[in-house]
Amino acid sequence: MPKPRIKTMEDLSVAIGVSRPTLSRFFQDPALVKAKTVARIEAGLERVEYVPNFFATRLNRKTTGIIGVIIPYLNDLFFTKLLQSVESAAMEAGLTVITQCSHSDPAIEARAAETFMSMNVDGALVAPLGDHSDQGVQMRLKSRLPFVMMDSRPKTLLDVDFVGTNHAQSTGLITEYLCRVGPPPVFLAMPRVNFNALEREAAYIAEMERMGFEPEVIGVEQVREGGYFEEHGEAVLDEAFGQGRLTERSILCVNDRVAIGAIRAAARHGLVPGRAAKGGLRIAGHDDYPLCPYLNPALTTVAQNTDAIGKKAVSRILQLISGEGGGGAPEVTLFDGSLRLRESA
Amino acid sequence: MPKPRIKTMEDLSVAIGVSRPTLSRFFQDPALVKAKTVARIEAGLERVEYVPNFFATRLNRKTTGIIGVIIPYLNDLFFTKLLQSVESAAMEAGLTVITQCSHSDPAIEARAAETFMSMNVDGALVAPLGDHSDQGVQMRLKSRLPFVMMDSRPKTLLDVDFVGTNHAQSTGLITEYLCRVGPPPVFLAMPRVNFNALEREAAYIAEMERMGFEPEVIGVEQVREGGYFEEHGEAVLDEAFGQGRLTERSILCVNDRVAIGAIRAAARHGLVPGRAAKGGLRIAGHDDYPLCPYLNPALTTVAQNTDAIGKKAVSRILQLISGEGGGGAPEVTLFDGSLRLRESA
DNA sequence: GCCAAATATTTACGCATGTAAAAAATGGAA
DNA sequence: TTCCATTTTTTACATGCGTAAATATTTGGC
Repeated sequence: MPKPRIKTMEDLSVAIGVSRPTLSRFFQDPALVKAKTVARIEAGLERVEYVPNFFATRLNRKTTGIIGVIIPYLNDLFFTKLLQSVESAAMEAGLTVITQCSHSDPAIEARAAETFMSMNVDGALVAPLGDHSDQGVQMRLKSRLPFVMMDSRPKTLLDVDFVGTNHAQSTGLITEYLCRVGPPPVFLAMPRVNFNALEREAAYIAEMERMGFEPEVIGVEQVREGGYFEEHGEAVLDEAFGQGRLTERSILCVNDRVAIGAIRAAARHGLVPGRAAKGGLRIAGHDDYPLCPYLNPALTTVAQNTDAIGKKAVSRILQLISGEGGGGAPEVTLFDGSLRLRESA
Repeated sequence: MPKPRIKTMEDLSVAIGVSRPTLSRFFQDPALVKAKTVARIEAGLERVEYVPNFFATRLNRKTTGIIGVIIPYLNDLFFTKLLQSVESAAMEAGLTVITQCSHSDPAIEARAAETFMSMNVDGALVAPLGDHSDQGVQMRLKSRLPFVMMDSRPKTLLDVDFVGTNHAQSTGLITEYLCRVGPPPVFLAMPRVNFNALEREAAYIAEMERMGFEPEVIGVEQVREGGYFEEHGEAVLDEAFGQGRLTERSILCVNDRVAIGAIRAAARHGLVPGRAAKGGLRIAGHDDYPLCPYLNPALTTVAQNTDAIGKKAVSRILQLISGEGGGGAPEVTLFDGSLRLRESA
């Protein structure tokens, strides 16, 4: 026996004998209504089916209670982890989050931004594409509403609230570690279009020079096909190993997905990277991709504190929304990475 | 020099000298307006900044152009692949998709369903939690709007439009393959709460019996902690290998994430599963998780046709929305799996 | 340059709810 | 019982746009 369906608050008002403005206040926050009336409304709601119209409620409020989140990829467990952290923090704060994935496409990213603006979201959290992303879009978002970037940001857009990882620290940390326990590492980079990749490369070089070693960067010229990091890592090292190069080196990969490809290349050449292996191949990554412990060998890496990044991004956007932090300069929060020593290096 | 910001269509109308109803039609579909007028409007839009209010436009349309999608996990590349397929198909059809992740929580799933109903979405696509998911929620959605389930469905909810994989075929296929090239496999299952896992287990048993072998299922009693399939696979096999069991068997894992854990357990015990290894350990999975080719050894598995599933789910929901397919019985579409022979089996 | 057809504007109302102000009802204390 | 304070109801208007009907304008063909 399905409950009778009621479409408007007006109809609900006559159905349960409570005035519409009171119902309106009830649905916004039951605490705004006397306990006895709340009980009466809830009893009525037991007998009929009604949900307030999402659009109508948001149309005329000063605040929509929505934050928009844009992430660049979906097929990357790093971003899904970050998204989970953001979503749980937002849910705790009572916000509705609308997530849009830009699928590596600046046009889709721009469209998502338009959507957010047309929805009057209270704020936007964006993890940009990280390379050729359309900065004009981000500028527009920033100028129109509370705006926080996550994970990476263009060097040309530094006056923005940002939450991410301190790559100088994190990459320095693992570079130092690799130097300490074996031969100084080469850096398996990416074609130079990704901001984070560039920051890590620079951090690697700086740390190597600080320790008096000669930095060596590989993998920047190859063209990335299909957007798969693993493919890039495997291709670069497959070629090197095939020529007998790098087989007894330490290799620091720009991120774990590249490292997964690197480990695969090693295996195909009969090489077993490992810190236990004296004088042999070592492979390390960056990010602490969730599958790292299950690789063979398990991948040594630096963990990004995705949970802290997500939480902080939400708390910062809440601050900006409330107007408390908007007056001063943009706030940049960088979390340190932490070593995850496993088997591969 | 930022463009002047215009908030309402009314204001835009006076600003660029075109009547509001004409503007309304323009924003719904420029083809509804004469080319010359379109040009005039677009020229005006160059000079001011305006985006139609998302809520106001949706409030009063007969169709919102939105479809709601619910997926159970975000940290699983299978679902993100499916979601990508759905999103691209929906985008092609000009739909806005709102995605909600239930994070393994029936309460969140229910809340997402409420949200969709309150948004008057044109239709809902849901990949249910797969086990203790609240079926009442799904019944309500189904009774209120075009509704298609993806990936898995409760045995008690069979009169629903569904798009997924033919697990009898897919699991039968790899079971048959494993029997053909080596010792008949044991089935590394899950605690018996997941519909797809159960279907695969049943398909394995059926195929084994058809071929005259004794089915053997392991891993059903262990408690799954933290929701990580990999952990489950590793734990079950770590125990078995530690006792010297199963080290020369074929092991068919209920899915690739479990297989990843299984391969890891093998490695920790110095075992190298492989089809090349005569008489030795073999490990196979199910789904064709994107990382399969990069594992060591590369994982032999059955691919689910996620792309076809996503596309079909969208086309079916469009059919239901247009009212063409609603009269008859629910449509169930099952796509075959296809073998991905790699190294591990 | 005229007429019919296509297109645009005007006018008016609807959508489901937020919100504010004034009036009425309720509840508890003296 | 009376009065004050709190809460609810009434009333009225606002939100930004969809939509339909009537009217006005433009357009193309001859």
